[in-house]
Amino acid sequence: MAERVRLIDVAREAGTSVSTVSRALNGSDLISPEVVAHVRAVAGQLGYRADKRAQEFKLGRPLTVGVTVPDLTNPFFSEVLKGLTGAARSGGYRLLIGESGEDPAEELRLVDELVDYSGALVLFSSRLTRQGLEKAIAQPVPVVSINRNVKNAGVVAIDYRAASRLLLEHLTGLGHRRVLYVGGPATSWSDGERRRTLRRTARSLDVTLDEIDGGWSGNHGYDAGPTVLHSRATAVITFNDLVGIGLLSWLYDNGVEVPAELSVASYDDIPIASYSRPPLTSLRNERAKLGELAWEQLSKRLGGADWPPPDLLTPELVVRASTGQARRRVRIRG
Amino acid sequence: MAERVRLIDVAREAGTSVSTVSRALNGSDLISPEVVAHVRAVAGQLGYRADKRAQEFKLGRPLTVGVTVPDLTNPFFSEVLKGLTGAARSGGYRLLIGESGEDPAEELRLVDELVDYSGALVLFSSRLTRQGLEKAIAQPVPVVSINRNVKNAGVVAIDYRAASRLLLEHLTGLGHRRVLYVGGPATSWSDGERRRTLRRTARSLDVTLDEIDGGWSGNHGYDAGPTVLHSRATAVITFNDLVGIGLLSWLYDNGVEVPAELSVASYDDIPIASYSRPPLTSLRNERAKLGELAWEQLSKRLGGADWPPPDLLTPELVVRASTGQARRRVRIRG
DNA sequence: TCCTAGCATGCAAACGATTGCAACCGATCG
DNA sequence: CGATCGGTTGCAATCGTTTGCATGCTAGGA
Repeated sequence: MAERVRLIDVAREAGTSVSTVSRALNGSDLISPEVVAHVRAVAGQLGYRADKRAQEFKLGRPLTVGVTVPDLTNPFFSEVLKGLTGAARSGGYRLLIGESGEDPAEELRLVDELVDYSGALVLFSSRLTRQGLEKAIAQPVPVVSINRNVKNAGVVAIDYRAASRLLLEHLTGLGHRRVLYVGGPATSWSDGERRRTLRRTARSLDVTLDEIDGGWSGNHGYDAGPTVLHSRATAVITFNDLVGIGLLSWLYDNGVEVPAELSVASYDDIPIASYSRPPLTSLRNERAKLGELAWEQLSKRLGGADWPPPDLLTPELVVRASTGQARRRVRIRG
Repeated sequence: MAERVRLIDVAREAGTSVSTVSRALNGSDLISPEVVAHVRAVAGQLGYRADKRAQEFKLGRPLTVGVTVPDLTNPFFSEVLKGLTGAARSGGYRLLIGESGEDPAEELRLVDELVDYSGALVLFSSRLTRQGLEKAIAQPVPVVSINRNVKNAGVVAIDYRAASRLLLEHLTGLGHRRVLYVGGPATSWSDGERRRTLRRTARSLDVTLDEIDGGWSGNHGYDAGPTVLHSRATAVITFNDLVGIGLLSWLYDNGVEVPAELSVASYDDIPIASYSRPPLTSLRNERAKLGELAWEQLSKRLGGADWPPPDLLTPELVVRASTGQARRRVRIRG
């Protein structure tokens, strides 16, 4: 808890002016090498650290990117965040992260707060209403939207069309003709995309697709168990791995064999997915890459360019033991 | 992306001086109510938002708390973060979060960076060496350490003594006399504490305690499988739930019945723990509370007081199906 | 020797907000 | 009727840094 050393202290100690010190430290070229060396030495000795607040204030542009995330607990989000952090840092920016707890109102509040501190905003799987989202986009800073399509903003997303096709083709390959989708939060754009692309692909593959509402957590998956069991589907696709794992747990508790009686597959492939019982077939995507692309879009835009076209990331299906040959008919009990 | 409205713009529009506007907006009492109302109205209409950088710069104190976390992916961390965020926000502070990826060198870098932007630091389960940690504590801002004991800083931690006792008493109650601990990262202070308190309690309960090294992720648990199998223990305690789940997965893959042949229990009780196969017996702690306590310590300190004594949080054992009666002898195979 | 070019340095303004202090107002009191 | 006082308001300094511009110095050419 020592006293703060300021530029003027370094200047005094080095016997020069503050401008000289500033220039020496910032590597200006109109200053003699000896002075630079001397000033640097003195600054180091005094333990000088520029006051970032003053610096950014003077420079006028905030080197901070505000990020909203629905749920930090979900590894999907935190891994994308990892990629984003790294990329932003190498661009000299840092991240201010806010978690909305899957609540649109809270997300709006967050945006409102973050915009005060940030030179750019990244909305991650935004749960905002269309209206709320447009209001957010209208902020006086550039906005990138991850996993949600929107105009006048940068967009980076998973290619759900390809994703859904991979999933369904895998299942039809195993003989499944009737598939149930356990959905995510109603506020989730990507849930809408999953449904839309699943429906479309199901039609083209001549698969019957049923849908029920679910949520985003293990609990939601567990609670969906009874409904799943009573459906006539031979395979289930869940909104994400957490839901899938919850569902597997219910199925196990209730004696339903996976995949003998029912196949389960999911989106995201979070690390824990390979440790569920049985391990979950899921769609892997390069999550860190997603974050990096978001930064790329942002930095182009900050550089003055227009928004590039949306980046779409194609996932890859990781087949594990939770999917298998379709039974002729699902056993109904309870 | 509109133009920024500044204080002076509001002043001009309202026909007063900037000082008046500033005071009106900040609720100073030496200003007439009508002027306040008028200025507020004008400001609202113009969409004025104070430049936080300028504001904080002028005020001199950064309203930011820098936080380092080993791994955002781990729900344990993200939930504590939730509590911390909420508490800090109600105190007018916001969080700058950095993830070290379990790497001490990276953590040191982070601390170095965060301190430039923050009025306080929270080190979460710091993986720093003692020396590194002391260097971090010596920063010109107050530091709170979560889950790691250290002098001249605020400390909030889980009561591992109580935790280890709960675990071992549960196991001895089931007849286990030989327990294996699968450890965490060598850099983790809390791993050290778990070992220390387990040893001590094991001695007092007349339990034989073996230890092996592990890590912090599901992979580490899975990889520990063979060693676990060949040990003579009838029960295993893992560093955390992720390790526990990984281990359960290996045991399943290799036909070891849990808990019939081997019991597994763990620390942390993250949400997914109840969905492992079998559900994991684990130690629940009020994670959000941990974050709130950290903020409480910090705000006291920021208020000028000395550091309060460490806060210790007592966990609660959640017994699930992964622990059961001890077998007379573990089957050895492979 | 003097002038000039060119490099190195310092002075001072600026970023946008807050705040101590002075100035001003009308009203009250002596 | 003038001084005083309480209550409002504006002026100007200030936070720490960057940077345009002026200035001083040195060296080289005429």
